Amino acid sequence: MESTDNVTRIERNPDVTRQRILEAAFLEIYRNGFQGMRLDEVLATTGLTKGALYHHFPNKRALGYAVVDEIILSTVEGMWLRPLKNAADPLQALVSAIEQLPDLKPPEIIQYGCPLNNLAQEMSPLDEGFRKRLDYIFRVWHDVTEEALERAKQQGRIRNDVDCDATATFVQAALEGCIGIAKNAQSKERLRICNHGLIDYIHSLSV
Amino acid sequence: MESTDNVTRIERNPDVTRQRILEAAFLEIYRNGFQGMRLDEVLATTGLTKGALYHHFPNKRALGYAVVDEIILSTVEGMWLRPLKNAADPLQALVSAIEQLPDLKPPEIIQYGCPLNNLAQEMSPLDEGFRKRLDYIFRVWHDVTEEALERAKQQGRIRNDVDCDATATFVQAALEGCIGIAKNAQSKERLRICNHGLIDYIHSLSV
DNA sequence: ATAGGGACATACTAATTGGTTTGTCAATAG
DNA sequence: CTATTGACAAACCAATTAGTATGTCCCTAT
Repeated sequence: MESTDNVTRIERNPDVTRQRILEAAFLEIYRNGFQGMRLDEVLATTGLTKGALYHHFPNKRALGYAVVDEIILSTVEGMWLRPLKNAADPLQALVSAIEQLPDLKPPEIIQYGCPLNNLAQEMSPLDEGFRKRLDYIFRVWHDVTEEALERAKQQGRIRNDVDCDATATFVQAALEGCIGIAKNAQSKERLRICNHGLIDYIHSLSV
Repeated sequence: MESTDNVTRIERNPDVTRQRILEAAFLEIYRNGFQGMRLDEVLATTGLTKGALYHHFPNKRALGYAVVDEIILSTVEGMWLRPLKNAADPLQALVSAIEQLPDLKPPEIIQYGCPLNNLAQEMSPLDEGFRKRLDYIFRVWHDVTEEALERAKQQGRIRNDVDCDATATFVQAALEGCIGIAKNAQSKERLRICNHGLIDYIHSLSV
């Protein structure tokens, strides 16, 4: 029998290492923006070194892209796409998703806002690579929302003359706006009030 | 008679110099964010030097604060406060202000978004000085909007049960959200569509 | 006339930071 | 058994950048 899992096994799991870098980078970006993220800080929190980082990613920008493509996208999928996708009552699923925003497990939304929108507002005008990737996520999210509205229409829950495409865009915009306002005010209450306005709007789509 | 206005008069107008620095800094912040703004770039565009900048401002942060307090505040005043303040038809004034957004003289809104919200999203979690100053502007803007809604209510233009405070907050949020979405999509058309949703909402407040 | 200070210019510094180079060690292929 | 390569570590580098120290010029008060 060989010595497996000995004392202080040197962890040489590249996939895990890569993921750890990604998650640390995500947090840094979330808190400081992409330009504000420091690679040294990412390495400090992971306990890794430059060698590891540049082995997995060619440069800072590529790391940022990977954070978008993997971390942020999957977060949006978990929070919005999956709940809306096959909901029996899509309109209620939409409202529920909005309502539970202020009370997410870590109350970081109030402090740091929406990771997707933060990065979009910062980097879209500066880097087309970021913009395209973020735009893709916005589009996927939009399409799922539009589809949910379409189904609500077929269920007779909202008026027949509602433009689901435009409405999905506005819901998206209003939601990001609410989070932004709450973030600047540093107030969970503002997020609730603001979201309530959005829910009112959604209800105004009813017959 | 003394020699006035001679050849290549050395301009020594400190107020003008200060203003030039402020405006150049504003543009740099608008395009790159505060963290992305480089003092050297501000100096290059103004043709000034470090000596001039640090004579008028103690450090980079103070320059950023001054940009908020002077440039951004006065911009908001010109675009929102003044038009809403004494409008005979406040509801229409509000809608008009929103409608003319996509067609501002320099089409930079589509490319760079809202200077106020950009800075708020970037700096609010990082610097309390920025947050307070930006929050003040948001509050002033909110209050004027709320007041306009209140007058619209007294005119019988909107329902009596409308919560003008909450509605003003939501209008603000939705507006910033629309600009943000349009900025990421780099599409004036999206701003129009999105704004239309907001105007629909405002109309839904009618009796 | 002159002393002082406001309004800058010029040159320099220190620290940060993204990125590179070289080295090490273990697993695997041949 | 050995050569190679993947997965990192450690040390180093070059450029950027906010901030400083010093110097100059002109206007104004005395």
